[in-house]
Amino acid sequence: MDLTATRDRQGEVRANFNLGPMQKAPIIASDGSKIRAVTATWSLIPTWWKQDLEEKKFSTFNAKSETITTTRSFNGPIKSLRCLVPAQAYYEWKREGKVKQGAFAIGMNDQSMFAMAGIWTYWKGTYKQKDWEGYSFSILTCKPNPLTADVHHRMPVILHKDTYQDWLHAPVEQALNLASPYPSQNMDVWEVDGRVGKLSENDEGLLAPKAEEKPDDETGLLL
DNA sequence: CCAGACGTTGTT
DNA sequence: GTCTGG
DNA sequence: CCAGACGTTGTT
DNA sequence: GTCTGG
Repeated sequence: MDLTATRDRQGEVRANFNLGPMQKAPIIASDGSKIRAVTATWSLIPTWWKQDLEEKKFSTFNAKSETITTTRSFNGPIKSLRCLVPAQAYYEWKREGKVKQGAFAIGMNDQSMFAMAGIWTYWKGTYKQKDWEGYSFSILTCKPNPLTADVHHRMPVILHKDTYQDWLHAPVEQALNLASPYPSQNMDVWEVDGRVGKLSENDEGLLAPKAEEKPDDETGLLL
């Protein structure tokens, strides 16, 4: 990400191959003027939330870019609490109706890191009766590009490097102009092992292309 | 006005 | 905190 | 979204 | 089958 560390954070940030909602990830957050890298929980907690976190039943891990300025959970943070969510890939499940057709990883065709557009809050309260405080975030979504549309009818908003500053600092209207499908020609989709469906599975093999089923005569087994 | 919800994905 | 529904 | 639980009485 | 947790 071409970031320069301002403090020694060695050991605090490491690769995560299977992040799910309510888990923590590093983000680059702007408060409208200054930015900082922080660890944040994936699922934005509205600052006005007063009950125990366990009572929050509605989903806030994604935010539709088309309606973000008018939804009550997001219309505050979108004004000036925007962030970058770094990743090498994201996963989607493909399905035809109710029939599952496998898990896919989606990323850049050169496997480089990219940044998804997000919003964040800082919240203090309780989770399961115990004190809880920290940062949280949502990832914006938009219509898919032709490549990813084959797998899923939404995709995360991915930002071009030359738009990072505008996403973090520009007025809302200008920032939201950046919420469009990232070009197909820069991206790649590949099938991966269904293990990604279990958050307990977390190793670099999850990102590898799924091994093809071999015909019996190539397995090397004596039948 | 007050009370109650506050969301996405995908599914029907 | 702010919007929607009644 | 997927994975995993889904319950009560009474006990520690 | 449907809800909850992650």
